[in-house]
Amino acid sequence: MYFNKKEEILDIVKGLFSQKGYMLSMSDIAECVKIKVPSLYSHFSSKDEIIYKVVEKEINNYYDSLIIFFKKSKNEESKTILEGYYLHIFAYFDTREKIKFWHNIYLIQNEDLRKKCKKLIVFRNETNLKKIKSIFEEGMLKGEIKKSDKEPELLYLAMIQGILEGILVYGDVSRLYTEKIWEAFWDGIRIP
Amino acid sequence: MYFNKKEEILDIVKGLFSQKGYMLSMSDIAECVKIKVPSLYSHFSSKDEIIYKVVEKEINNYYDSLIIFFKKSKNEESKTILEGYYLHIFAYFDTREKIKFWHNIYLIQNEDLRKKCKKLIVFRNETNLKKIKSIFEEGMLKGEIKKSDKEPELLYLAMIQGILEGILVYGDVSRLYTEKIWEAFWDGIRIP
DNA sequence: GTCTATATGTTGATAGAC
DNA sequence: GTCTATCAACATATAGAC
Repeated sequence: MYFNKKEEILDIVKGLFSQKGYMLSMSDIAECVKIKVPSLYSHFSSKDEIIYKVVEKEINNYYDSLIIFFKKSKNEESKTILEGYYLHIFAYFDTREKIKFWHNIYLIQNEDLRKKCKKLIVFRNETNLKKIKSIFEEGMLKGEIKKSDKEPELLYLAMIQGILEGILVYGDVSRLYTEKIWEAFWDGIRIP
Repeated sequence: MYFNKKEEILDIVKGLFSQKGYMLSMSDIAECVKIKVPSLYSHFSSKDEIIYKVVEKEINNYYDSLIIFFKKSKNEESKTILEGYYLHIFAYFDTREKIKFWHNIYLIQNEDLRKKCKKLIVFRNETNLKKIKSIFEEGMLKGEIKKSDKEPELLYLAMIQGILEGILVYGDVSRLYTEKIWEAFWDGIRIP
């Protein structure tokens, strides 16, 4: 099932971190992996090291998926790309657990570790924000999106964040709900 | 400064819960209140009881402030109410700490307590959602908002949630940023 | 690499003196 | 109401045998 024990531990901690955040214990891990606590220290030097590796892997996995998405939809219309990106995000965050994983990063009680993790996110997010902005700009230039000085890309990104937050708070939201919000957004920026 | 010790403890725990969430310890509290841990048990029977009382107080405080806002802006134009509500929320959540407080409610590691707290929120939020919806409906009827079958109130609420999330993740956001998003939103629903 | 045994610290909570 | 003393349970981590 797993290539090695280290990989197995990281995969199990991914699930535990989603549920318990930074407060997951070494005994939680040991129990799930079915070894004793001291054996964990043969693979990693500390709890913080394990958590950092897990977080790093997930962050890279997520942003890599966004890069792949943008490559695939290179020559599509603005509407198709924006709606596709929107759907891609909700396909990625398909369970409340996955959203909790990201929230738990921001709430890591160890300040040094939290800052280290956030740094990774901020770094990888930069490219992504530029890409989104360029899609809106191109859309306006090509006459696919209503020309405006109002920076609708900020609204677009806040909207996505807000829906993810809603899933965290209220559990899964319906496909109908996300469709309705998308339509309301598109209705505001399309050419009348 | 405080009417009694109980009130003082609750006020201090409010700050601690924002920072540490459910993992705040009785010794954290005792240290801040400047009494010893066992003395806390003269005022409350458990840690969970203290946290629940603090959360309950904050939830009621927040939703009461919304009710007062709606009463004050009863006969205003739709745009004024919606922008006012939007600004009211960011005035309430004026620090990252306050947003963390609410996030920490959703991430309470004790499931029973978390559900009890969430129940309070869901209950008080119901009225609020109805109110927001009615403002959009009235706005459309009075010809102040573009008629549409797209439920822009869902976008409006997601937008607000998303901005709050942004403050949590990136620290405070600028007034200019929230203004721009509001303008992008309003630009999408106003009468052309 | 895995284990037993252990070190050292912290937690929530209680008993009982004052 | 506050304290000292104490508890069992849990935490992260290490030493050293196999």
